[in-house]
Amino acid sequence: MDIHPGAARPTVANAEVIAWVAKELRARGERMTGPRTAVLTALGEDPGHLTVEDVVAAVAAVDSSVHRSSVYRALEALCELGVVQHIHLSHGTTAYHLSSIEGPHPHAQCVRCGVVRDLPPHLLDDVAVHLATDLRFTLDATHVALSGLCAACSETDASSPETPIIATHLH
Amino acid sequence: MDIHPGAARPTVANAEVIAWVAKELRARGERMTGPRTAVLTALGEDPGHLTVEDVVAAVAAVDSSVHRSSVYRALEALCELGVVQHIHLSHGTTAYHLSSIEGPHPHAQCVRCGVVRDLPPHLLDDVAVHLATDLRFTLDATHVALSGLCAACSETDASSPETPIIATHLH
DNA sequence: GTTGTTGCAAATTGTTTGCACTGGT
DNA sequence: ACCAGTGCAAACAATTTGCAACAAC
Repeated sequence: MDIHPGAARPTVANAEVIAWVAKELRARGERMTGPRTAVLTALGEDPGHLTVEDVVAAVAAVDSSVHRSSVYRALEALCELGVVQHIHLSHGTTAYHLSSIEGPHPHAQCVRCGVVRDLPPHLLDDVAVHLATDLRFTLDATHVALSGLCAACSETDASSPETPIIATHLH
Repeated sequence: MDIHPGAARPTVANAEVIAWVAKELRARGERMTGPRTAVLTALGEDPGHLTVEDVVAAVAAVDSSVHRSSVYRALEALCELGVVQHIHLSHGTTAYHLSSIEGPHPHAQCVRCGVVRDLPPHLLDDVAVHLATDLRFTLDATHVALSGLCAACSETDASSPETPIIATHLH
């Protein structure tokens, strides 16, 4: 899969992140382990939004003994900690990325090619206010990716025979 | 599952819809069948947003010989036709509803209880314009449900031990 | 030495597909 | 009578879970 956006995310020194996470985990009576380090490294090396599949692949490239289920559990633990965030994509898959320094922000995914990109942090603020005042609904704009067509895909003839790059993200 | 919103959707005479769909299908060389009628009836009788599971249950209540896979295929065919629309929910499930007369509109789902509600049709118009002009991203606001906390759930003590009504909609 | 984590395999959940047969038209 | 659509069982994909062995503290 290839959900990597062109957008650059500031690469924080990975060792630093790992050290901080290790400390934080120990403070909670939990432990820093091989799989967790590998997952953090994988996420740190790619500025994009990775599916579990991506992470499994990246981790396997370094240490093939790490099992899929450990990747799931590591991601869960790291989300719990707050260093990693997840976004729900259209087809039920979930993408993960290190919590960026700029703070939480919404995402958009292209229905055709599946690319996920970051959106400006305050894009949905007005909408959130409307929802809160009118409907008493508290919006979490960062949690689910907005859906639509990216620039590249909308330039392609829309009526052309569907040529999905990522079949699983279409419907 | 229980994704039914309080919102009322105008109930169109079901027989009318079925007749129209039958005609439309025949015009395309396709056919009106038992399972398709049952699915339409199920969707017509419930103003809410039904998961496949809901539809299967509703259909089974009338005709237990209808198979799950037929429900999936019927829903797909009816979406293709345009009488039925689908929304992607947070956890990878998909909800279906008859295309409402008011036209397409965005949806919001509560992360805690899973309820899906309709949102005002033009809620995201400004956002769509921003995305189009600034990022050349063509938003499809109706396709994925926004995520957040509904009124009822935000009144509940947020820090209370999580009491998910719908486990599969949480994470 | 504890006990939180892992690897593995098996169970779950949600959806799709191949195929012989049925039932709309 | 034709062939789109169905029922079924089996395949698939993504994720979760029980458990014995392991390793971080």
